[in-house]
Amino acid sequence: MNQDKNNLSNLRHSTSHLLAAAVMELWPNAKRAIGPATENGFYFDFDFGNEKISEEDFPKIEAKMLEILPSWETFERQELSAEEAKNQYINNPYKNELIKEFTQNEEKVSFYKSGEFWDLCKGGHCEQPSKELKHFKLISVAGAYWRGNEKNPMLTRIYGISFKSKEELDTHFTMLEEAKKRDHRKLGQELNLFFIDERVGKGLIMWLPNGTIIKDEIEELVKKKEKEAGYVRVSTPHIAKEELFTLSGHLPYYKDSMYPPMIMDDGAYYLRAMNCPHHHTIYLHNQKSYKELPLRLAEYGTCYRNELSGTLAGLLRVRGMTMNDAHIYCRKDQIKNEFKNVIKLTMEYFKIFGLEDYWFRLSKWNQKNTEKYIDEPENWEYTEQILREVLEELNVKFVEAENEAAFYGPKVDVQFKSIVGREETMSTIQLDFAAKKRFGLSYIDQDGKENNDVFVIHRAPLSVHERFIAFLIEHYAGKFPVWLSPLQIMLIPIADRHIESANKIKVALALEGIRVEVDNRSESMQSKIRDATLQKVPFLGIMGDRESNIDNLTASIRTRGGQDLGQLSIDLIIQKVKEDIDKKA
RNA sequence: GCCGAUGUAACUCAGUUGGUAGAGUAGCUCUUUCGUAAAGAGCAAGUCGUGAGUUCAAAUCUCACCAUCGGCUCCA
Repeated sequence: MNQDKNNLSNLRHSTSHLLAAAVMELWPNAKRAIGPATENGFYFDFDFGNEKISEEDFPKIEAKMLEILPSWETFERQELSAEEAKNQYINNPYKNELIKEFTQNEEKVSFYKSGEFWDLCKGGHCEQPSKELKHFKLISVAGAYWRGNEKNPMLTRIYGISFKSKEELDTHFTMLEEAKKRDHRKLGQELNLFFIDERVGKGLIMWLPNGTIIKDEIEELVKKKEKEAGYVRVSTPHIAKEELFTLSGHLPYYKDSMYPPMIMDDGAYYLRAMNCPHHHTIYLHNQKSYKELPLRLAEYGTCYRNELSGTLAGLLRVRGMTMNDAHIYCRKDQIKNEFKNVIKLTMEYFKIFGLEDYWFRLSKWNQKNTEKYIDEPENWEYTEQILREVLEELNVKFVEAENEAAFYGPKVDVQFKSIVGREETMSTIQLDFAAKKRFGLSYIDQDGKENNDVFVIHRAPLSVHERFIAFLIEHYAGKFPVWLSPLQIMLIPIADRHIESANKIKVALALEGIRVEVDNRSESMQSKIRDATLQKVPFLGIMGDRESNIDNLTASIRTRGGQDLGQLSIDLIIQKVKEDIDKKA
């Protein structure tokens, strides 16, 4: 398995050499940077100077690649001294930078040559390029900063994919097509869940009635679960004065990602980008006793962040968001248990939604990055260890990542892979040892003394509504389980004379809290079935003469999958639908 | 924000070398009243993303801006 992975990676990396060779023949003045394999393919970065490259150039480049390929029988390794290496790249600052770095510890650097093309490279290629590299395709062109730093010049990155056989290449494209059908933006429109309007603003979601039902159902679930878990709910405004965010310390760190202030006669107000300062203020409202800890304040808090316009994407990345937020205030000795319970709750939620393919990430600080992180090494070390222990004790899959923490403490992120393979952070559980000092959080301990050692856990197991629902849409491919379905059953009268009976059943079901409609358009029954199925309504109730017996009203029930459940009485319909709602299946 | 692409009716899309727009679906009206995935006819619907410019004439050419999509950086 691992061997396979390496082979594929070698193949892709080799294809990136071929791409570079073709580009260098077509644009001799281009400067090469780097060209690694990625999870699904490869890319190569170039500096084309003033020349513009677009996807229109791909056929030309691909043709050149195929033209060069037969002359590539092997990858031949050669070692050059720094001096010799630099001579290969006159006027190429990128390669020279790399050579300088590589030769700090080593005398020589390695080059790989195939055909007439050679390039600085540490290796990892296929054996017989001319035979193996045939099945590739260039995918897209993108800008990418040199070494991933936005202060560096932007290079032109060409992405491609490469497989061992034509079949695998085709399969890959089929998979992408399938993913497109599930895209939450497409389904969001087809199922009338939400939209974004230019006049409202980009990244600001307008939830339609159908989408709001899903949102509300999730919120109900969360309120119930968190009440059981000892949370209390609070409700706070979406804006606050500058003083609050100065006190919290967010302003210097987050100013760029906050909407600019509104200047009022009594000071500057900001739309909040996070809920914690408000919650901390609630904590401070009156003196706390040790008996009140842990205190768990929960709120579906709405925040606004001025995210870079180029990063916005449907529901996945927005500017106005509502989080399944809560803050837990606890003593140092309570951290572990509280953290553990939050992770358990998170896993319980995911189980309900049938989400299984996720993993945890222990996001740690980096002691060298003093600009980003508060300077309390002891707390960092201590808390990171606690979080690690929790993850180990729960025996869950997790990785550790340097330099991913929040400025105030380490966190555990829940990572997911989106339908197109992009890794996304779903939930986050963060430990905060900065708030106590900033806000002067404290409690009165058993001895009647004030204790300032209050730790805060920020947690949003279901992330923000917007992002979470995007995941659900794609996860279910729009076929929501009954409890989340905007419409749970559509009654379909065959002819107009059956509308009255259908309305009677509708009233009976609605009284039981079931979301039900009657399709009373003068369309054919077939057409109504088709429309309701396309809207992915879980149950359809067909009503004709057979079902409209005044003394014993029934409907013939059919699922969106086409399964026939037979002619059911009102009671049986209610029973069946409610059963599925309760199962949350 | 940066790199590249895209923007025509509510939706999906046509629109040749510049001569001011068309289809299907949805909507509305009428006809049809039907047994498990599309009945028929008619009507209405567009400042061709927005604003400038070139031209006798711009959906089409130029520029700027706005929005969307794929990446980069960032991030829930």
